[in-house]
Amino acid sequence: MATDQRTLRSDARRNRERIMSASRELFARFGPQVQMDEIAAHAGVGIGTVYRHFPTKEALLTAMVRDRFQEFAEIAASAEDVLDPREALESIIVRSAEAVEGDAGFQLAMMGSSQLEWEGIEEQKAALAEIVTRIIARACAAGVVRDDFVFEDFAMVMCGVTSTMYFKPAEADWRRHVELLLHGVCSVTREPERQVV
Amino acid sequence: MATDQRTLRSDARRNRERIMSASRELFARFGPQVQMDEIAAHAGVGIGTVYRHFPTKEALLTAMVRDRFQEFAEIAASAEDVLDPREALESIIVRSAEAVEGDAGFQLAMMGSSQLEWEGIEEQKAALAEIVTRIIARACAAGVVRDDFVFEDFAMVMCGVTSTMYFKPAEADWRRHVELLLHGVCSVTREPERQVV
DNA sequence: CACGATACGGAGCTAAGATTCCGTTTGTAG
DNA sequence: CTACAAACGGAATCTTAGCTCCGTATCGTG
Repeated sequence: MATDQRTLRSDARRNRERIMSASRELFARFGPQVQMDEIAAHAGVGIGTVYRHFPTKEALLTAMVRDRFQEFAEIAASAEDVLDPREALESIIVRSAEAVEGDAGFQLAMMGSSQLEWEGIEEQKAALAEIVTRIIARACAAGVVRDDFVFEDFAMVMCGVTSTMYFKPAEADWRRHVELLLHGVCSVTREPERQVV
Repeated sequence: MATDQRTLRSDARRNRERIMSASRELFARFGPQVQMDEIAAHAGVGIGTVYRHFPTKEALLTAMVRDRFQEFAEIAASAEDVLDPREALESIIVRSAEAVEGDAGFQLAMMGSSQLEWEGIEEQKAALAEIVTRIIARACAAGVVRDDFVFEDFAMVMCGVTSTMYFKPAEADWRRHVELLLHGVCSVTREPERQVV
């Protein structure tokens, strides 16, 4: 970000690593409202040092989210390898959710992903959209999913599932949410104990 | 809240009304992050006056949410009049969502309703739970809903649908979200254009 | 080893927003 | 019509959290 990684002085590189690791942990645990000095303390570093590496809190946040989105796109790519069209779709939903699980900061980012215009994330978002669209098309063609299901539905549904993780209404379990979503509240004719991935 | 309504001086009563109406409007439009002086200005009143009536911002917020929750419980009660068991359930979901629509402050309150321990709301929450539980039981008995559906699922699902309103991922429509939830992403066998309420 | 460049630390500055304080105004009982 | 309690207004205060500044410490090259 600031300068090239390899031209960084050794102590600087080390500290940068510590800061990123500390903020990864704290953002995950408490979300974006963690304070900069908490991050600095957790990283065993002065506040000034944090600001040398990341000019603003937002920049730090952005760097974190960009990282996570990267993983996210990779997960999507690997989900495409699943042969069964229906399982591929279920898999991408469940694995995406798993990727977000336990990271409050990323949960918020996920839910608000459409309104946040974070620099450098557009790329990953587009890649993700492409892959998911492909998986959906396959599932539709195979007739295992309602034929009007589109990528926007995926985004909407992920937003909803993520909200369950973040807000935990009545100690709810997001896997249950996914299950309801896939098979419908009104589906009386449940298949014989189909397990979601 | 402060003193008995009828022992309030006439101007005080009038101002209190104005403050409540202004904050109802502003919380709905911008959510909880509206500032106290904006509310005061909108009400045509000094900040001091706002604080005479509501000791803290939180107290004001609470009063607003309590009001809305009241409406909410009433809506639930009237949904119970719907004769068809399935329609009753759909109705309560859709009408609840409609009640939240267009009120950002309430949307947030809805999503986080389980973690916020707002004084004086427990009562309405309990009433709501009772009614919804009854409606669900009826639908289950009639065999029009998966028989393991419970009140906690309702809360979870409402949280998800509300998140769609609040975060608007990809310009999503919450009615679509409800539709997916009711009939399932995997339901290929859609009924002949069943309209949600 | 020495010295300049690079990086560090953290006290203190600043802005934003909630809340208080108190002199002034207004309603109303007598 | 008075008098005084009840209300009002809004400048001033307090608090929190992001961010800057600059004297000090550390790296790494010659």
